[in-house]
Amino acid sequence: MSSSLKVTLPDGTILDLPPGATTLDVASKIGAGLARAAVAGKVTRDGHSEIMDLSRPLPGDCCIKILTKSDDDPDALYVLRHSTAHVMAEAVCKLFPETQLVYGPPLEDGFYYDIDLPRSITPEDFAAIEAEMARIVKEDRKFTRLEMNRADGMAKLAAEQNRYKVDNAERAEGDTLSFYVTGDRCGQDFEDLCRGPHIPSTGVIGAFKVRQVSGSHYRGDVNDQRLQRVYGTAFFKKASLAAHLEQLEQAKARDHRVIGQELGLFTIDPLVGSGLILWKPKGATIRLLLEEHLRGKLREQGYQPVFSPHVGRLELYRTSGHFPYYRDSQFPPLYETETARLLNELWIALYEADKAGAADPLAGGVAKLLDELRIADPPKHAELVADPAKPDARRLASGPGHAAQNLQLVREHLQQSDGFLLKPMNCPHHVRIYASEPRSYKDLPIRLAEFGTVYRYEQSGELSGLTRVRGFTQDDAHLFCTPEQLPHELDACLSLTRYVLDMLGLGQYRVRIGLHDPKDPKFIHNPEGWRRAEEAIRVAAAASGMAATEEVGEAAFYGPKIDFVVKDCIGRQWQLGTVQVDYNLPERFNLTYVGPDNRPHRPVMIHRAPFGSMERFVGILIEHFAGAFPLWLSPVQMAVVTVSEKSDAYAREVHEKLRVAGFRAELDLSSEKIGPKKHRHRQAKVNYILVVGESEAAKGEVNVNDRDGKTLGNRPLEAFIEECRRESEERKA
RNA sequence: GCCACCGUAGCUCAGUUGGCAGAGCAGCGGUUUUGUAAACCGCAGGUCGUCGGUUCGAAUCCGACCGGUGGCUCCA
Repeated sequence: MSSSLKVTLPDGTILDLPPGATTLDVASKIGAGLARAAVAGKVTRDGHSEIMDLSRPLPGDCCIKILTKSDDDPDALYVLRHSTAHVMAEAVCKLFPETQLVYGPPLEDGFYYDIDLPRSITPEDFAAIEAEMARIVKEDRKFTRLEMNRADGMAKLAAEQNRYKVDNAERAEGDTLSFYVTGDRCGQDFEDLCRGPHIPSTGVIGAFKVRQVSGSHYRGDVNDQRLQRVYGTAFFKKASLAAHLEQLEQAKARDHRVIGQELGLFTIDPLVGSGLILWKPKGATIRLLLEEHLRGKLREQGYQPVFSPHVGRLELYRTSGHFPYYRDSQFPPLYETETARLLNELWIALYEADKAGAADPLAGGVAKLLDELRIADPPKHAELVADPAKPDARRLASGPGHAAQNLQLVREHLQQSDGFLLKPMNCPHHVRIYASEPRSYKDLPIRLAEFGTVYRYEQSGELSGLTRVRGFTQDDAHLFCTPEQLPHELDACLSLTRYVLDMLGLGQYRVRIGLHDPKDPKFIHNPEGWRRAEEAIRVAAAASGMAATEEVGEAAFYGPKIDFVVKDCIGRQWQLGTVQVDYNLPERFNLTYVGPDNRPHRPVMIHRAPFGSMERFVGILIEHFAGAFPLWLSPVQMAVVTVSEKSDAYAREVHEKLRVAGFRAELDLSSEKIGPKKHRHRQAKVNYILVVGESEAAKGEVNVNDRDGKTLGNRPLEAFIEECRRESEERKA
C-alpha cells in the first residue's frame, strides 16, 4: 500500500494526498472557494464511477470530479434531490408520526418518497410539509453517514418494526448497512437506511417544492401494500426552481389535448366513448397528408396494399394466440348465440385450468359452465358430456391428461357457432391473406400494407388524449420473407422508420430493443424461434448504428422488437415506430412457401409500423410543432384577409387561385379591422396571412405576413404561390 | 382497474355562511368601410356532468355513477 493517495483531476493534474483523504480535502487543496461550493465527489476507479459524500475517505488512487452547487450538473442535482427526499420524509414523519417510510429515490427532474400512511396526503398538506422542510433546511443540519455490520444493522431495523426497511436492507448488497442521520445527534435526529450519497448539510438545499401525490404499490406489485408517493423537486438556486416551474407551465401550453381543442383538430366525446378519437376536418387533413406521403414511400419500396375488416372470428384469434390470452385488454367478444358464448367461456375455463395445472379439468368453473349449458342448450350439452355408462372419445373427459383433447373438442363444436372480436391487431388478417394462395420463394418477400384500425380496451386510468386510446390506426405492414432475406428487410424497415421521424424533425427519440422474458408465461413458448428472432433484431439494430438499450420483458408476445420512443410535453415516454421479428405466427398458422427444392418452407414475418399509431403520432407531432405545422402538413396554409369590403372581390379571386394551385386557404371577409383579423389567424397557426386591400388589388399583389407576426412584404400573387409550392415540396419541418 | 384532485355557456373563468345563474372571448344581427394584437350597439347561448339524498330552499352539503387530469399498475 502506498503511503500517499494519487488523485487525478479532470484537467489531468495529479494531486498527492495522505491516505484517508476525502473529497473535501481534495477540494480544499485546490481552493477554498471550491471547498465551499462542493457538494460531493464523483470518483472513478478501474473504469467504475461512484458519487461519494464529501466527507468519505477516498478508496485509493482515483480520478475525481468535484460536484458543486450547480443546477446545470445532473450529478449534483441527483445528490441534492436525494437529500431533499430525506428532508421531505422527515417533514412528513414529523407531521404524521404514524408514517412508515418505504423508498425515496431521485428522479430526472426531482424525487419522490413512497410512504405507508393510512391517512391520505392531499395537496392541502403540501404547505405544511414545505414549511417543516424549510425549518430543517434553515437548521443547516449535517448529513452524517453511519455504517454498521449487517447483523447489527438488521437488528436495529427489526427494532424499528418497518417491514419495508427490513426488506430493503435484505436486498442491499455488501456486508455493511449504511444509515444517514440528518444531523449529528445519532439516535435523536431523523435517520434513514440509505446507501447515499448526500450533500454535506441541509442548508445546501436552495429551493424545493412538493409537487404532487399519487398512489403506488410496494415493489410495483398491485397485490402488495398500497402506498402514497409524494413527489417534489429541488434546486441549488431559487431562480432555477422558478425557471423549472415556468418551463412546466409553458410545456402545458404545448399539450396536444389543449392545442387539439383550440385548433379544432380532434375531439373525444363521452357519448361515443372514452379513448375513441373523432378526427375533425383539420386534424383529419394532417393525418391524411402523413398517410399519403407514407403510401408513396411504400409503393417505392414494393409494398402491396391490402384492406381487412375491423372484426374477425374468435377462432382466428385462438389460432394466433390473441384470444383469450389478452382478453382483459380487448373489447368484450361478440357472440353469435348464447351457446357460442357458453362454449367460448368453457374453452377459456378449460384453457386456464390446464395452464393452472388443475387436477380435474372438469371441476370448478368448468362444471358451473356445463350446468349453464345444460339449461341453455340441452342437446349441445348432451353432445359434449359423457354418459357415465357409455364412455366415448368424442365427449369431454375428466381426470388429468385430457386437456388438449377437451380443448380440441370444444373448439370443434365452436366451428358451428362462434363469436367475433374487434381486432386488437392486424396481423392475423394479413396472415390469412398470405395463406390465401400458394406462395413461391420467387414471390418473397411479400409486403402487405394497410392503415389498419385496431381496438384495445385500455384501462380507464391509462387513457390520455391521442397518445393512449382504445381505437387507433396503425400504419401497419407485415412482411413475409425467407430467413435469408430477413436482415435486408429488417434494415429497410428501420431506415423507413428513421426516415419518417427525421423528416418531421423528431430527432429526440430513444431506441429500445424489447426482448422476451423466458420466465414470463405471456410469451409464446418457442426458445429456438426467440433465439433466432432476437439475434436478427440485435444484428439489425447494430448494423443501423443506432444506440439502443435492451429491455427484457418488453417484447411483443410473439416476437422481439425495436421501438422508437419519444417524450411528450410533460416528459412521458411513448412508443411510436416499431419493427418486430416473428417466428411464431407463421408457425401457429402453418404458413409456407415453396422453395427452390420444391418443398414447403416456413416464412419469417416482420411486423412494422413507422408511425406506430396515427393517433399517437399526430398527438406527438402537435406537441412537437406546438400546433404550428410546416406548410406541407398545415390544415390551413394561408388566410386571405381583406382590409375592407371594397377588396372582397379581389380577395375571392386570390382565394380561388390559391385553391386551384392546390393550397388549403381560408377566406376572411369579416368586417373587422385587420389587426384583430390577423391576430385570430395567427392564433390559429395559419402559416401565411395574406392581407389584401385596394393597393394590392390594383397591382395583383398580396401582402404576406407570417404567423409569428412578421410582415414579409408585398409580392405578386403568382410569386407567392411559387414560393409556397417550393416550401411545401421541401417538406421542411 | 387503483389512489388523489377536478367537472358552471363552444372556450377561459367568477359565483359570499345553502336564498332569482354571471363575465370576457367565440357565435349571430345591425352600425362602421376600416392598413397589421382587440370599433360600437344589440341578441342568443345553461338539466351548474348524471342520478339520488339532506333541506322550506342545493351550483353550493352528503352518496353513487359518468367524464377529465396527474401518478400507480398495464401496454399483444
